[in-house]
Amino acid sequence: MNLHRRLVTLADVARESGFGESTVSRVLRNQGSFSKRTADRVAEAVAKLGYVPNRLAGSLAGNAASAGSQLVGIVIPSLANIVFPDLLRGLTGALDRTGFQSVIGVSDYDPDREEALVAALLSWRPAGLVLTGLEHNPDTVALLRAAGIRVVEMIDTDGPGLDLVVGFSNRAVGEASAAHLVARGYRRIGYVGHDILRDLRAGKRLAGFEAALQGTGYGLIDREIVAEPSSATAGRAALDRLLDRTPDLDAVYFSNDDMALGGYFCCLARGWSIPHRLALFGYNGLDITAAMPQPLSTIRTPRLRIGEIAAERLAAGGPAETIDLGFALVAGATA
Amino acid sequence: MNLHRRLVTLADVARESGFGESTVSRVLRNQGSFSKRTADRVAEAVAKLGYVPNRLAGSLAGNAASAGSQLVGIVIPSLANIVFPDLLRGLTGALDRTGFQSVIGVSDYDPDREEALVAALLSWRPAGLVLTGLEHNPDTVALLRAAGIRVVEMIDTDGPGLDLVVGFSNRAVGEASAAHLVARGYRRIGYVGHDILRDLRAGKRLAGFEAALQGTGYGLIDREIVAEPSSATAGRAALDRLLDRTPDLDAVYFSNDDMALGGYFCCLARGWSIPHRLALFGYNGLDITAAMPQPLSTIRTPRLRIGEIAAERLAAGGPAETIDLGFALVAGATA
DNA sequence: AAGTATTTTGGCAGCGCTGCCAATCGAGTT
DNA sequence: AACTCGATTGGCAGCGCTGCCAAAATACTT
Repeated sequence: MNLHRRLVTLADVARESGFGESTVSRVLRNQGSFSKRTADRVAEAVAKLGYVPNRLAGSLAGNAASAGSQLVGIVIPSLANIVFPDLLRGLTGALDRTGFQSVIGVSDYDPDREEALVAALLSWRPAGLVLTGLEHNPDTVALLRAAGIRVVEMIDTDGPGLDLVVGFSNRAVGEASAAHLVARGYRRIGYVGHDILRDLRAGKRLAGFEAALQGTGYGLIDREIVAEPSSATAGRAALDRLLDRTPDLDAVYFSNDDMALGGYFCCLARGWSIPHRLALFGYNGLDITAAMPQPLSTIRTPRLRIGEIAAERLAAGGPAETIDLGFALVAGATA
Repeated sequence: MNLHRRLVTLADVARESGFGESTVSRVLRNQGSFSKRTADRVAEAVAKLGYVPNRLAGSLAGNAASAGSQLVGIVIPSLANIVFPDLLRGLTGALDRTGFQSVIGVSDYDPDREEALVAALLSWRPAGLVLTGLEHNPDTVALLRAAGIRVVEMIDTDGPGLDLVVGFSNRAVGEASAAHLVARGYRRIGYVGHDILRDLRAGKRLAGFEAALQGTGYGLIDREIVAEPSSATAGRAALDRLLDRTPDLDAVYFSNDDMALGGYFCCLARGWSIPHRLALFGYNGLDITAAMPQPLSTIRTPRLRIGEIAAERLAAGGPAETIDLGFALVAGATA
């Protein structure tokens, strides 16, 4: 390709159209005043030369102290769990509509990587930053404060936020799940989960679950926690281990629907009837679980909506606040 | 936050450390020569002032004609299908390692949106662009050529590419799937798929499948195609309709594993034994399908690897070429 | 000690665009 | 016809950083 030829610049368009650079710039941004004829001439020149504006220069020149570029930085912990693509979908959808572009970083649930990513994203002078969860390194917070930009923390509302917070209470999710199981008469309840040291939200759900269970007088009988990320395979294997150890459970709470689906397959393979021999309860409201012969009992979370609201609030401006979007318990047929 | 105060600039660091701007710049980029003592002093000043480099300015100043910014633009058709998060995971992982940041756009399988996104991404003067598939608007191609940057087209190798192409032959996937089913003795074969008008790769797989089937003398008996995106729910409903209409099929080929999983649930709900009453064959090699009591027979695609190779080639430079990463047929227990 | 490499350093002109402000143009006023 | 006022337009100084090149400091020779 033409690595040799200089790219077309605003000055070229100005020369070609016969107007000044400022005028062309105004027309291109549809800002300030100019006549219809001018706009047409400029459009013509742009088309003829194949001009593509250079936003690097634009953002640098524009008020660099305040919201510089039309970029929004997004840091998510993972892409392996469907939750995050869903959040991204909501974010990019709403962001596109408001003319923003998304720069994305994946932290692998590592606070240090999150910090590095925040620093890297900040160097593009984004208009705002979107993070996941409320827990960050002190240095990350310092960077954020110094940058003086809007920040959204998604998913978790169980604690104080830096600026905007959009999500729901993971603790309340755990409590609601426990209440449901107890109300249905289950007493010998176990837990199958993935790495709570890394996925802090899963930890908060479990804490809420256990607390609610204690409150009713029944405790958690046994638990099986895997170190790996959540997956159906991990869920199936973990439930197998749990049942080998403690066969007389009557219900199992899973850290999420991926794990629960693995649990479902485990029961199918053992020929155990659900929910009579064993009840299953998940978390997330994955599409797949609705297609199961027996729909999974789970908690449906407003993932897409969280992304959308986060993006909209970021674009709209407004006071710092915490927005709790709640969740819905889906009774299903497995618990 | 401090929207009022000017952000710290390189000049501030220079003043604070007592060196010139060029020296500080060199130290910060670890390029050119400077003494250890200088580096320490600069690091000190950076830490003291909390300096965050402005990459907008950096990229603008750096050779703007060639690879300007350290950004790579990525356009994917969707985030709803797990394939794309997997590709993204490979891309962002490898890109991070080479110091690039990813700007992402989602086209919703719409070539016009793809074009708009390419134009928008190009305005950040990315070092390269990553697209999905080989089919683009003529204007999109023109934009790409004029930009003079590296382009990678992912997933599909069935046709000529613009520059780098990383993927596998979707047509060959279809052919291999058909060959497997025929070899196993299935003769009355149906197809359940999602929107081939939008997902062109699914169309190519189906074309390969049908061609191979014709070649053996057996044709495709019946097909059920839904207009919506693929999902387990859609797969289950579609298989139900197909079987109501043509009950005597002995095998069904699905457009992907999501659909196939829905088909599996459909059989479970009907009490049909798999693969004796009906055999199922999918595509993608989703993790979930490996956890099923009967692992799904499917094609495993190197999604992560495609993303990684794409990113690496983009970063490394090198000649235009098509890299076929192949695929693996997973025999499974459903066909 | 004088001279020649080599390493370190600083000055300054842009990169392409926008903000500011002054200049120009028309049309309406008196 | 002289004058006012709003609509258009152009000139130019940066935005913060890097590339280029010359200057300064240091090291090595003979």
